[in-house]
Amino acid sequence: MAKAPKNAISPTREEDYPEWYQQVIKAADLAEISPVRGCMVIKPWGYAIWENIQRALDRMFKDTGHQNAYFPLFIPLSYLEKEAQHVEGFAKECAVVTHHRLEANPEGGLRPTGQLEEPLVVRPTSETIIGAMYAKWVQSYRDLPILINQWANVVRWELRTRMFLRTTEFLWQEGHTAHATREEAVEETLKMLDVYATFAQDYMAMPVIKGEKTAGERFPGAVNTYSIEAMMQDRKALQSGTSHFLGQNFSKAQEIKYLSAEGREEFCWTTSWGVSTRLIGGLIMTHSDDDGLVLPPRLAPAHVVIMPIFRNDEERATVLDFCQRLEAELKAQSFSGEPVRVLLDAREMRGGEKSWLHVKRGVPVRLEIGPRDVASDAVFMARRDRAANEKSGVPRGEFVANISKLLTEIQDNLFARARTLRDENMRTIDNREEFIRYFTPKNEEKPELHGGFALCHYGEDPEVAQLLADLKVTIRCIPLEGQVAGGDRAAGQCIFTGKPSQGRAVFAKAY
RNA sequence: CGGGGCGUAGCUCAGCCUGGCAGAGCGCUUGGUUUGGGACCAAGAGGCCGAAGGUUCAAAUCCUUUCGCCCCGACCA
Repeated sequence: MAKAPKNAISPTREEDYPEWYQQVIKAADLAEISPVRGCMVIKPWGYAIWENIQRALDRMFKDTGHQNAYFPLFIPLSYLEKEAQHVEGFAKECAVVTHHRLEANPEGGLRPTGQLEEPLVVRPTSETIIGAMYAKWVQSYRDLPILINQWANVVRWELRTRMFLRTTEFLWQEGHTAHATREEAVEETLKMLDVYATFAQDYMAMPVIKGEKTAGERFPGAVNTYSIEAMMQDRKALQSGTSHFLGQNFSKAQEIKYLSAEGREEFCWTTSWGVSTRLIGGLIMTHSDDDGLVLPPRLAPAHVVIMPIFRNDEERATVLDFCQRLEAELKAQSFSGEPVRVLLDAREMRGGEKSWLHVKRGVPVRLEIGPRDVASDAVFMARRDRAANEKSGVPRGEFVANISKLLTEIQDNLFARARTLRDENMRTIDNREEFIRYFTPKNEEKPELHGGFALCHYGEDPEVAQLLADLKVTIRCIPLEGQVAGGDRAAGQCIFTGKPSQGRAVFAKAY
């Protein structure tokens, strides 16, 4: 018998974190690089996770009064030009459509022809096209607020891409709202930030810090940008969702105006907010281990996989029958308000290989059912939040009755584990030397695993900016009140310049 | 756009320096032996050696051109 490797994934997180990440995606069959530069193909298992993300978020959006709509993929070039900062922010990463026809060229290939009078930009984000429509839709204060979300794809021509984290085309949702007052728009901005944080923690089991971005990290054209920041297992930060208060910048640029109850013409106050398939990257890097993907049950495409084991046709019949009844029983149970998702995998495949396959794909609970289990009316169970070889027999009835409890336990366990890792790698730092030491890799062999989140007082300063750039550290956010211990808004002194500071910010290396 | 690397079987790659029948492992198909755990044996299928041009009796290999991809920077959800 061939010796199995210690871990299903090689290299391990410790050996080479970025490569480990790629290998997990491959082993879990989530996605693969496509023939198109910078773009990926999301495979069924990966897409099913996205569908679960969509379903949960969509419900939360509806529950907060939003409706879905759809706007064009193409944006006239002139629309993007309207908001100065917005153009500047996106100009360098736009795909532009300039022709609308192909004709045969003399070499036998095809060449574009039929040049467009005005080039069309493939949306990098939809503020401008949606704003143009809102300008038509809003006449009176009675038309407000407009609370719309769209599920869409966008294109940003990034120079360096990584699967799920940064691809040229990606899937996301973008909410765009217009309000009569500043207060209402600010409230909306923070409300949706809360929705994201709740989703991240309750569904993804990923602890996040809600915070405000500094001026330099703001969305192009926004007055304020808020984000949720999560810590990956290599201690780097992942911006996992953003919510922007756009003030009247876009409404003024696009003339989104209404007549108030007092009969005055006013500009709307707008917001936008989004999360993308990047969340899947965050999910992978938050929970997965050296055996592959680990999925929180609430987002797992399958909660339980049943793997029948038999040696001959006679055993096959009894075992399969038992498994099918078990499948039906489990599907009749509910977890988190939905039927338990069960996968009966009766494919002709060696048991060990099949089992490892589901380990690598992150299925929360695995059941191996053989003749012995049928005879004793039990299931042989392994959970993905424990070691792959840790398995135990459980009476069938007890297992079925407790499935929801078990999945909840796994979900909670993953969250607790992730929060512990984050908290262990987050600290307040009060002097410059310690800060530099914290963010300087000690081991050149494994420079990936070091640092974490540092909570520090700081002041805007060119010299500080240079120091951060040299260390490759960024200010992730200024945490909102009550988000992190030591992060509350209390006065102090910038650890670099000694200038007065209004509160601590989260510093980290980031994706 | 700078710096580095690579294009050979579905995948990972060897062969190239020093020109001479296109290879290995994995995967796939079939048959057998296995079977509570990532199996073993055997037989098979599978290639315009990224593309174009040149040198040569002879090119995956040498020369020129070109296209594409990957990695490291600068830019970023």
